[in-house]
Amino acid sequence: MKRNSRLSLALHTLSHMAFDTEDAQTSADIADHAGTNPVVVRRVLGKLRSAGLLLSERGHSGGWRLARETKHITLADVYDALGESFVAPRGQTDARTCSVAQSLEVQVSQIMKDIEESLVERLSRTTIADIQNSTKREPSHAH
Amino acid sequence: MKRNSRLSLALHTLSHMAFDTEDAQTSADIADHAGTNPVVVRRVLGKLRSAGLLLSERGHSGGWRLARETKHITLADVYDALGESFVAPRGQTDARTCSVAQSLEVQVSQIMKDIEESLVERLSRTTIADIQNSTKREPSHAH
DNA sequence: GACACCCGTAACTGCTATTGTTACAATAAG
DNA sequence: CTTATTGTAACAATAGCAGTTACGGGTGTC
Repeated sequence: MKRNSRLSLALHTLSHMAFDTEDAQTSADIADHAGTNPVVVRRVLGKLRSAGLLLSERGHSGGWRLARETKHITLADVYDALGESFVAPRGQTDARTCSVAQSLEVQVSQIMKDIEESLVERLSRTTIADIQNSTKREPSHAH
Repeated sequence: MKRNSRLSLALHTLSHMAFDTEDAQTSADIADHAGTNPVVVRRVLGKLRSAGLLLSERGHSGGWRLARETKHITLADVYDALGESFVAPRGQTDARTCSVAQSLEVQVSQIMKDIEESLVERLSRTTIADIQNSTKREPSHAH
């Protein structure tokens, strides 16, 4: 795996978990299924749990399960849960250079915030359930 | 500077160059102004030049100037010029694990492509000129 | 109680992307 | 010829991230 794999892994896992909402799935199973490591899975899913999208249970026959139906989990929920920030740089904002630069800096970051907001709005329009349904609705998507 | 600074630097520079469209600006000036390095500037602006957004001249009294008006340069132009890909991972796509995983992988990446497309569409609606005007239109943006 | 199972986390490694920096050839103006 | 400036290559330093090992803390089964 490479870049942006957290979001990819999260979506992948959520979609897959919807196939079997009864049994809790272990991080080992999920990792095996997604071609990664159990710890990586726990790291990512832990954020989803903090955001209330998943539930986890420790101990024997523990594991992960959905906290609510996939049609009530939007991509924006996942995005927010992961704390990603695609367009706007996270942190910094140097306060040096000339005043023109500072003013521009403010304007540029404001624009980036706006763009990010639009992105989230777009993400909120797609649910995990939509991902599962996408092939059913459009069997041959490519060309 | 830290992450995603290329887009930030590009927008910053383009906006700033619009204030003085007559004189060519050197990468040293731009770098000084933006708080970075001339080579970094040339790397980023070079991509904008390849995309036809900027013109550069070598030699004495050379430098950089806008190839067209800022109101005809959209953020999508810049984004495309930089070859960035915020949501969709660039490259890879492992072909292992189970078939369910593969199918999901396809669906997830299709969704990400759609999201990216929406993002670009949104970016195409804002021009560099809009950035400059943003403070004039909304003097006190925050609170 | 002993044991097996599973999450939660810390710590460390290795890889990759990115920025910063130096150096130098190529080009253009005076 | 000298000076200014881009275009690149090469390299170092840094940061983020996936992968891995290790272990503590719960929780069910026997």
